[in-house]
Amino acid sequence: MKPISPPQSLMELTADRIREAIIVGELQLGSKVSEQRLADALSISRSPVREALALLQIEGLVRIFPKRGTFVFTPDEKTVLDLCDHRVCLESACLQMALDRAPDTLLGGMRQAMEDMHKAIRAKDAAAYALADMRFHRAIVTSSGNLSMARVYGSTIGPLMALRTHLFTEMHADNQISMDQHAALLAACEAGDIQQGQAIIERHVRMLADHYRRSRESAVQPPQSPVT
Amino acid sequence: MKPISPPQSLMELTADRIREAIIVGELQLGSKVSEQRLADALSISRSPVREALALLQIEGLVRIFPKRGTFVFTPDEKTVLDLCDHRVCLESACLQMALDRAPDTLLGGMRQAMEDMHKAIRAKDAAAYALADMRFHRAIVTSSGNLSMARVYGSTIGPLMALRTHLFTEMHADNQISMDQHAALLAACEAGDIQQGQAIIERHVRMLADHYRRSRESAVQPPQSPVT
DNA sequence: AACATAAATCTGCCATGGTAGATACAGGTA
DNA sequence: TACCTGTATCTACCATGGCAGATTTATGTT
Repeated sequence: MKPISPPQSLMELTADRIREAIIVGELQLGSKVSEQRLADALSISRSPVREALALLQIEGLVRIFPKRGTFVFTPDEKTVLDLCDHRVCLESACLQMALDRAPDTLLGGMRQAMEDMHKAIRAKDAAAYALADMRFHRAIVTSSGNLSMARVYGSTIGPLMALRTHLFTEMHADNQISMDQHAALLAACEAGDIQQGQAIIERHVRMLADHYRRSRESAVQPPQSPVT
Repeated sequence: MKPISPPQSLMELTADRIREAIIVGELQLGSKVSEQRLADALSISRSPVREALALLQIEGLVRIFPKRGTFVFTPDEKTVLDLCDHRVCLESACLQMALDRAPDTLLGGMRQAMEDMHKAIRAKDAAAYALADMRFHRAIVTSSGNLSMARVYGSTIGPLMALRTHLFTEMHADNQISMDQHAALLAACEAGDIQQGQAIIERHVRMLADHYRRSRESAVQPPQSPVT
C-alpha cells in the first residue's frame, strides 16, 4: 500500500492517535479540544498537534473555528445521508473495477477483514469491529487500483463512517446482520456477480443509515458549535 | 457555499497563492519547493507556508517527502486516467440526484454556464472557456445537494483537473466538439433522460483523457521525485 | 581517472515565545 | 432583576530557534 512509511512523522502519529480517540469515544462528540491540552497529554509540542488537527479537519472528524477553537464534529442527519450516498457511489464503481482488474487482491482483502471482524465479535470489541469493518470496505476501493478514489475514500469517508459505526455498535449488538451482508457481498464477488454485489452494497449502506437515524431519535443533541 | 470566510487565515491565503502559482505554471512541475524560500518570497514565516503545503498535498498538487522536501506534483498518465474515472463516477451519480431533487437548479446552472462558454468562444478567450466549462460541470455536482461529493469534487478533482487543463490549453482548437457535447448533455437533462446524460458524460471525459494522452506523447517528462 | 568516504551545507521537523482576537465573568447602571 | 460594559483569561495564529536527517561537495585512496 504505502511504499515508504517507516520514518513516520510525529504529526502523523499524533493524527492517528487523535483519530482513534475520537472514533472510540475517548474524545466526546462536540467537545472542545485544545492544542495545548493535547500537547501536554501527549508530552509533545503544539506544532505537530496543530498540523494533526488540520489534517483531521480535512477528514471531517473535527471542525476548526478560527481564533475560537477546535471541536469534535457531530455529524447531523443530512451529513450522514450525504456520506452514505457518496460511499455507495464510490464503492459500487470500485467494486466493478476491482473485479475487472484485480479480483484476487479484492477477495484476499475481504477475507482478511472478515477474519478480523469475527475475532472482534468473539472478543466483544466494538471498536475493533468498527475498524475491521472499515478495512473490509477499504479493500474494495484500494483493489480498484484507482488512487484518486482510494485517497478520498480513506481520508474523508472512511474515518467519518467508522465514527458513525462505533456510535451504535455499542447499543445495537446486531453485528450478525452486518456480518451476513458482508458474507453475501463476498460470495457475490467470488461468483463475479457485479450487479448483485452493488445491490448488496446499496442495501448495506441504507441499513446503516436507518440505524443511524433510529439511534439519533432517542439521543440528545450535543451542541455542534458555539454559534450557528 | 462558504458561510463564513471574511477573516481568512494567512495559511489559507498562502495556500491559494501557491495553488494559483502551480496551476498557471509559475512553479514548474516537478520542481522542489522550499518552505524557507516561499516564506521569504511572501515575506511571512515558515509556519503558515508549511501548513499550506500540507493542505495542497491533500489536494494532490504537491507531494511531501519526509525530511527530503516538497515537490510540485507531475501528473502521470495513470493519475489522469484515475482522475477521469473518479470524475465520471461522481458526475454520473450527481446527475441522477440533481435531476431527481433539483432539476430547475441543475438546468439553470447548465444554461448559464453554456451562455458563458458561447461568449468565451466568440471572444476567443481560452481561459474564460475553461472556467465556464468548469462551472458547467460543477453545476451538476452542486445541484445534487450532496455536500460531501461537492467538497471532494471542488477541492480534490477540480484543482488537479485545472492543472491538467492548463497543460494543453494552448492546443485545443476543437471547442466546438466540446460545446456540442455540453449541448447534448443539456438536452438530455431537459428531456429527463438520465442514461443518455450519463453516457454523454462518459464520452466527454474519455475525450479529455485522449486529449491529454496525445498532448503528452509530444512532451518531455520532468523528473517526478528524487527517488523512485 | 574512478570510487569510496567524510565533512559541510541544506532543509524539513519539532519546540517555544509573543501577540491578537474571542469568550467568560464580574461589576455597575437602568 | 435584567442588561450593558469593561476587564481578565483563554486560545489559536504566526514568528523564530535548535536539532536531526538527507543531499551535495570535497578529499583522499586505489
